[in-house]
Order: sequence, then structure tokens, then C-alpha cells
Amino acid sequence: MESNIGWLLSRAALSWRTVVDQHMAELGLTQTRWIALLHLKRVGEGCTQSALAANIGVEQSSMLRTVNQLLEAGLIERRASADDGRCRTLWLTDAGKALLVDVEQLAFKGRQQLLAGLDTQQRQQFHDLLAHIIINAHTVLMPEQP
Amino acid sequence: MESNIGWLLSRAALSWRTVVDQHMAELGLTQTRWIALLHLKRVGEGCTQSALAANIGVEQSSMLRTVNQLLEAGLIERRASADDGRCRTLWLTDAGKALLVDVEQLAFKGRQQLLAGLDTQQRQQFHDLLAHIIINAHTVLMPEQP
DNA sequence: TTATAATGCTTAGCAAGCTAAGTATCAGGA
DNA sequence: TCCTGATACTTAGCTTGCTAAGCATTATAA
Repeated sequence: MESNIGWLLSRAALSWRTVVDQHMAELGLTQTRWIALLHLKRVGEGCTQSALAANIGVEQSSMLRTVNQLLEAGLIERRASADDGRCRTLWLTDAGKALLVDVEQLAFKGRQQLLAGLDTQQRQQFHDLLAHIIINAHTVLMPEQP
Repeated sequence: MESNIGWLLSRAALSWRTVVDQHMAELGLTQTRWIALLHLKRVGEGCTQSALAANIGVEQSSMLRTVNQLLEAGLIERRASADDGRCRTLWLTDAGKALLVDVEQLAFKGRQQLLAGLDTQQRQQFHDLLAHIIINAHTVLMPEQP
């Protein structure tokens, strides 16, 4: 009964996002937004919007919308780059840094709920299977390219 | 490194849909639309919109949009129900039935590409893991309910 | 040096999920 | 019988992914 794996995959992703969003709602965040915050911290403050987009794996135009939302919420700042007139660099505000502590805690909690009942080996398998699918898709969509 | 499983899940689902949509584009369909067609055939022609929505697992309002698109494309028909004045029943047109043959073939092709390199056991594991996540999410979102 | 290409950001609009609220119809109990 | 609640459909608007097209700036090549 593998004919509906694609549909299950869609529903699982949507379910996951819904659970996480429910937790993060108390912080005024959605999955997309807290993931952007977390990656900004990981990539390093002062990075450009395009670098952040590439790191997360979304298009610049998608990133821009999220960045604007975080700006509006006062969680990050955008400054012109001294080196390159095209770039705008991104920085966490104090509020953004403070919120990240709660974000990581809630993200952990949600993850534990969603992976409940799966042992370490199964979680690793799941991770590897997802990565495999993504690579396969990339191969189909971008033939003969790095 | 399980901290980004949620993100991998989102990306895998999106990648899957992108590949499938690329194949179905030549038929003028998206994943959402061909899945609706397929389920209409499975559930049985003459079913109501809400029955179809429930079977696929989306909200009625989401279903309605898809149904309207399929109506406009001439692939299905909508008729008033004789039994219940609230209901509208759905039927495949000849064009819709004919298209389903190609749909199933392309869906199979895409699935094989996306699951390439995974043996039967791994596919079964993947299926079960996805189902497990969905059940966990359901438990979190709907506590104490069937 | 100047024309062309590439890069970074932005804007606009589509897709498909959702919730919330509104209308029409049906079913059940006082 | 009639009122109330449930059900089916619809409408409107949010989210966040995408592509396409535009502008400004930088890099490259002739």
C-alpha cells in the first residue's frame, strides 16, 4: 500500500507544522518564523538575506516575507552593508535573543511529542529516509547539476 | 541530529509535490487535483463534497476550491442530490475518466523516482513512520477525542 | 572605459492548506 | 407544529511555499 505515501508525507508535514505552531503561538511565532530566527543565530548575525535563505533552503522572495514579519515584531534588525550596496545584513535584537531561549525549549517539547514512541534507531531511520527523498527529488528536478 | 527532522519533513513533502506537479503539468493537473479525481473514483461517483473531503482528509472549504477547478476543467460534474437539498453530488465526466488512466501512470512513475534506492522494507518503514507521526500529532491536537 | 552579465533585494500574483462566519436545509424534541 | 441544533455548502481572508519580472549595484570582459 505504498500508493499513498506521497499523500501521507504531505499530511505528516502539515500535522507537524500545526502542532509546532500551536506551541509557538504563545510566543507569537509560527514555524517559519522561529526557524528563521534559529538559523540567523546559527549562520551568524550580520549575514545577508540571501545567505539566510540559502541556509534554510527557501527562495529569497519567501525569506523576504518572513524577515519583514520578524522586523515588524521587533525581533531582528536590518542594516545596509558597508561592503556591498546591494546587501542588507540581519541582526538579532535583544528581544529576539531572549525569545530564542523559549523557542528552543518549545521546539524540543513539540519534537518529543511528535516523535513519541519512536526509539533512537527509528528516529535516525526517519531522518535518513527524508533526506533520501529530498536527494531523489533534487536529482529529478535538477538533472546534471551539482 | 534530530533537531531538524521537522524541517526535513516539510522540505521532503514540498519536494515530493514539486516532482509530481512537474509530471502532471502536461495533463494540466496539480497533485491536489489528481488526488481529488482519484479519490472520487475510489469513494464512488455520486458522493457528496463533504464525503470526498473527509476521505481525503482536508476541510470542506479546501475541497470546494479543488472541486471548482475540476468543474472548470470539465473533468467532473456537480448535480443536486434528490435525497437531500443540502448536498451536491459529484460525478466524473468522460474526459475525467479518460484522464485518470494517464494520471495513474504518471503517479506511479513519479513515485518510483522519489522512492528510488529504497527497498520494499524501507518503503514500508517510511509508510509506518509517517502514519505514526500523523497519529501522534492527532493525539496532541485532539486530546481525549476519537 | 564601457557594455554585458551576475547578484541582491523587492514586488506581484498563484497554489493549497487552514479557520471563521454566513446561508440553506434537514432532523429531533418540547 | 415549531424551535433548536446539526449538517452541507459557500465565502472571505490568513499563511507560506513558489515563479516571474523589475530595479539597483557589482563584477567581468571586450
